[in-house]
Amino acid sequence: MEQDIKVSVDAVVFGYDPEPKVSVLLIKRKFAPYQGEWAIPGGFVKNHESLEHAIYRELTEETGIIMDYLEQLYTFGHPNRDPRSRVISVAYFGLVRPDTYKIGAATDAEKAEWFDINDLPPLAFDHQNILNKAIDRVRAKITYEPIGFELLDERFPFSDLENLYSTLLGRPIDRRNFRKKILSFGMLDELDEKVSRGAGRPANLFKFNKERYFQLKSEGILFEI
Amino acid sequence: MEQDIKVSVDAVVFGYDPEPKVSVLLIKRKFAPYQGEWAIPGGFVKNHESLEHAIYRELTEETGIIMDYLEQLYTFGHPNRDPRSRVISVAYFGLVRPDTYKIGAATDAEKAEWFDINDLPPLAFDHQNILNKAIDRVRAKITYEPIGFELLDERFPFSDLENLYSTLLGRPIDRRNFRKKILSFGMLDELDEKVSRGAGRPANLFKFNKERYFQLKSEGILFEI
DNA sequence: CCATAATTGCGTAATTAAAACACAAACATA
DNA sequence: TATGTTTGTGTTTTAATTACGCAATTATGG
Repeated sequence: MEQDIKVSVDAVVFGYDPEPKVSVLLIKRKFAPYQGEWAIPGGFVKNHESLEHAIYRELTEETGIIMDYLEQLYTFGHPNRDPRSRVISVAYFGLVRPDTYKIGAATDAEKAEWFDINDLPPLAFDHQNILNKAIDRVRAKITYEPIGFELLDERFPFSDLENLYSTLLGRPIDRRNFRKKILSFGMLDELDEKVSRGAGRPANLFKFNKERYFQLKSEGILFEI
Repeated sequence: MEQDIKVSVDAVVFGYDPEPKVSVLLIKRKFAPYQGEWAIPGGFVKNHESLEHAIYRELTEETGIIMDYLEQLYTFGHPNRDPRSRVISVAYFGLVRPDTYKIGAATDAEKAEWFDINDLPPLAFDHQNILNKAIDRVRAKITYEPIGFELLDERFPFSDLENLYSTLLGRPIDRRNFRKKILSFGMLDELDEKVSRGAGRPANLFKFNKERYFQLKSEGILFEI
């Protein structure tokens, strides 16, 4: 018997806001099944495109957003996860910086919306499962790989990084020990630039040095919180 | 245009031998493409079976081996990874205990063979990529999840565990500190049984207590080397 | 049968990393 | 100019890791 299985890709895209809150990008489905319900963006893979190309293409079509970081998450293949037919979904998670995050939300409000991950609507298909897995992965991964920087502006004050970690990990972080720890890796460049937000001493801006990170990684020096 | 993509599953199955060496299960391909070359076992998913079911079925058919542990690894979807047509492969990695390992090798030598991961033949398709990713995953994962026990007999002496870790991590381990660390988690039951292998004081046997592990995990006590 | 080598089990000391906390500097605001 | 707020840089205390000593228990060789 001929195989009749369709392949789709879906992406859980995260954004960060220094309110602080972590958001995920959802679209409202236009067609059945689950018409009018919220879902994570995605779609079917074309015959000659890579999975990553399919994800970028669908994201652009459905939301207008370009991700700054993309990583494969897990493949969901339960035989009945789609009521129409057998569809397996290769799920990814993506991260976007605040500038992308804001522009996307402003210009494509019709197409897609950002939701606080602690205040989500019901989701279509098994998308709640996918989203839960994505959240778990991001939470775990920021502690042993420097992906958190992909959620911040290229130039950021330390307090942004600290708040991001504190929010995602769901626990308070000692500002001073956190700073020492991160700086000890030697992966951040301190810039000759400061930013002032309301009261208080202006903060120095930092930039994540990706080249240096890979060099240190190859030398066995690991990023680990 | 109709989507025409086939879905296969492949499994990198690991076994451990206290020589010490880590082995992986390969099959010799009977048909083109890559006829006569070594490959990791796998095959196409049937329309109404789950991905996991497909893997267990293919493993039984092709090698007669039943895995003691199975986990999804990654989905490989490069458009040209299969010369016949577009095929995406959902790859898994599996672990088997020494009894399964030995029986399988003895009874199905025609069908499949075990290879030392440090002495592998050339592999078909992109299977070398898959295997590399599987090795990386297992190496990393034994340090933060207790999956190493799935490569040992249910009852094992501490030296087996130590050699397994030392072999996989590729570095010497202080026997005494390793023992203290593992025992401090409280996930091992010490048995009233000893085993003697050649010279030296006989070793107590231990058993991994899975229920206790999950209980401790839910209390926030983590397995971490 | 005894000395020796090998392996296990248990302990303690030295070193390193993590956590807790004090305080001055630099700004906004009133 | 006084006050509150946030940042930057320490030090002290505590916990974890690493290094290592040594007795117990067996197999082996003479």
